[in-house]
Amino acid sequence: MERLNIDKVAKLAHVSRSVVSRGLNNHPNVSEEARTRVMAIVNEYNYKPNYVARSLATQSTFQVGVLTSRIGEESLGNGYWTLLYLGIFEECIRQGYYVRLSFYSDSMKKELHDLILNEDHLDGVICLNEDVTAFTVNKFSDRRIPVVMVGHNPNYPEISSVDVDNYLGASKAIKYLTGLGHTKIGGIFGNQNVEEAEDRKMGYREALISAQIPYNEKYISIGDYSQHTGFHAMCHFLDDSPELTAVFCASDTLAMGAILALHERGIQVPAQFSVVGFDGLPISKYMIPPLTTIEQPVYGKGAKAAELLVKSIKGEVSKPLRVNLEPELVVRKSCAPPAQ
Amino acid sequence: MERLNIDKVAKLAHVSRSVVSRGLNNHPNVSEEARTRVMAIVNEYNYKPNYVARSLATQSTFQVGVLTSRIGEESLGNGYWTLLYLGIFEECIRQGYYVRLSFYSDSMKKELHDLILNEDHLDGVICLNEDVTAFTVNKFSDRRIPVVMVGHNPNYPEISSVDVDNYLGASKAIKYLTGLGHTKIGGIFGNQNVEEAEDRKMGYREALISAQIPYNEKYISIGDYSQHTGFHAMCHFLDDSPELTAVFCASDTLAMGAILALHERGIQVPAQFSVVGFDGLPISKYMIPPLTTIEQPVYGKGAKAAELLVKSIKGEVSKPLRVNLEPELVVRKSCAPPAQ
DNA sequence: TTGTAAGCGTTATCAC
DNA sequence: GTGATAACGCTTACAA
Repeated sequence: MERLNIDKVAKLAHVSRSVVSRGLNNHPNVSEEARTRVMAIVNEYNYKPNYVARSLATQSTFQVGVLTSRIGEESLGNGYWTLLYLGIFEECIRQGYYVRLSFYSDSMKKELHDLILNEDHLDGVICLNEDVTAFTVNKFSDRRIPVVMVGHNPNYPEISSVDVDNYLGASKAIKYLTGLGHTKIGGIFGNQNVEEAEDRKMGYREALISAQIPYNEKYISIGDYSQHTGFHAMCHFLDDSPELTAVFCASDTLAMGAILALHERGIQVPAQFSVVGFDGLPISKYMIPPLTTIEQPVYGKGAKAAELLVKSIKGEVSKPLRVNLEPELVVRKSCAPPAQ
Repeated sequence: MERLNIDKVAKLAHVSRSVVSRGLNNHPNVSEEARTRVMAIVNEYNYKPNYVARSLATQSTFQVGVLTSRIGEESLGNGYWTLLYLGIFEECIRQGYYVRLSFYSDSMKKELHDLILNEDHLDGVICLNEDVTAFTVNKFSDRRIPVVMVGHNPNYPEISSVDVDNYLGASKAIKYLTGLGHTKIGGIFGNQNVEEAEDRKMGYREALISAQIPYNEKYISIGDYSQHTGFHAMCHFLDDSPELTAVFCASDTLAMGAILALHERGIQVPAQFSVVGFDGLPISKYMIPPLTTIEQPVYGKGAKAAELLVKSIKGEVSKPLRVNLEPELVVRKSCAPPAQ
């Protein structure tokens, strides 16, 4: 079955190509009779308009780009990105948009700038992290191509963004721990240049204070979100602050590393030490012990970002939106009251 | 800086659009002088040809599709897919191709068929798993759009494919275990309808036999690759075959589940029971205990598949290729000689 | 309501 | 070696 084009369909339906086009695009000015005739042919021959030609004519491609930086394999492989992308992808498809996922790395800077950024066939872009936001905003937003960020960024107040309520999530974690009776609670956080990490830290701090527990700089550690960092931060705590009985990790991967450190020192979780994570990654359920964590709606974040982007593309968003999704505490087996 | 087109460049360089086009596409028939003049303008104004228009004219889009099925969140989130995609993505970008990643699910069947499959703007497709191969091959291969599979599939001898040598990987695992002195070794495998799983099982079996250890159907379990399955398979072994001292899991996620089951029964790994995985996922390093596993070059599989696809698109592949990559044993801390 | 014709920005053919 | 000109397959004024 060779591919037919709009003219062939027009001929078969005994109308002009404009009628076919209007019929397909639900334009008003087409008689009921003509429409049925066209649709009959369209269905019979399973005609699908050529998107490329349509793109050229309409100057819009129905493609959105998803940009993220190519961070270490461990971070990429933790399951978070897949779920986030899945949320974006499925929402986009529902709305009739294709999606292209690109990883930005220094080693491929040139190719990426040529291919990803200088192109004119993206109707919108979603930035998955801080690292890619700057140049994305420059390149796209200036060209009036809508951009949406996953994760708020105060430097770009004109860009819509979606995130989980990080402050609330951290508070929930600390409240749970203090409720269990812990008073010496460490905190392992991600990079503070990002609003997300800052919020998680604030949530930790305020929750401590409102539980009448003094906030102690010595009990916090700041780095990235990797298992590696969690491992070493935990080792430091064990050496320098042996009075700690629990730790809040600002990511599940951080928690994985921390638990491994505890394990290697022969410290039982949760009997001797409690750990709570953040993210609720699929694997957290299978950690040893299964991790008590703050679950964020990762898929939902992606879907919401996509929804916002499509609305922006369609011009339905007048001013930048800032949406916050709610995190939930998921209690599993990594916490217990402090040992006597 | 408003976007310019080929005609404006032509005017600025005092040549015709054809010369500009030829210059940009490295065609022979263009004088050195004209070429330099064109390139000067191109660089000065940072002109990039419009891909959409080019696609329409050349009937090729420089986009490839990556298709996979939307399996459970746990499987998606294990890190394997991200790495595989990364390999594909980076190789494609290097070759000048964009890539679109699509997840196929029943719930979005209609949208996906309309958008993903019936389209005419994909120069090639990579199938990431069995589930999507059948209709992909029908839709694309019949239209002379090249398809490459990750994972061999005997049903499609005409399609090129890339995989790790699964047979070899499994043998390496078993050899290591028998070398440690184990003779009662369980095996937890994925779905046998797939060549990959079959090969891993054969590798297990043959390695056992060549170590003079009888192969026992009772010691194997077949399901999917999830942690959940690993957990339950291990529980069964513990109940029905308490003589087992080690288990080979055909994926790291299976191993995660198995170790959790062991942990819940109070059985120490590796002191009382040894476990080896397969895949070498980034997280396997941080499991408790860190997992001894057969590491496969996941990124490399993706990159190789992309390479094959691009070659096929360019017509440089005459007959279907079947490439096998080599897996390596990575020794960590989940194995020890059997307890006396 | 319908059809004609002019784009959209390229590449490719074919005279010159 | 160069430059008109005709595709590519669609949308969209504008006329009818």
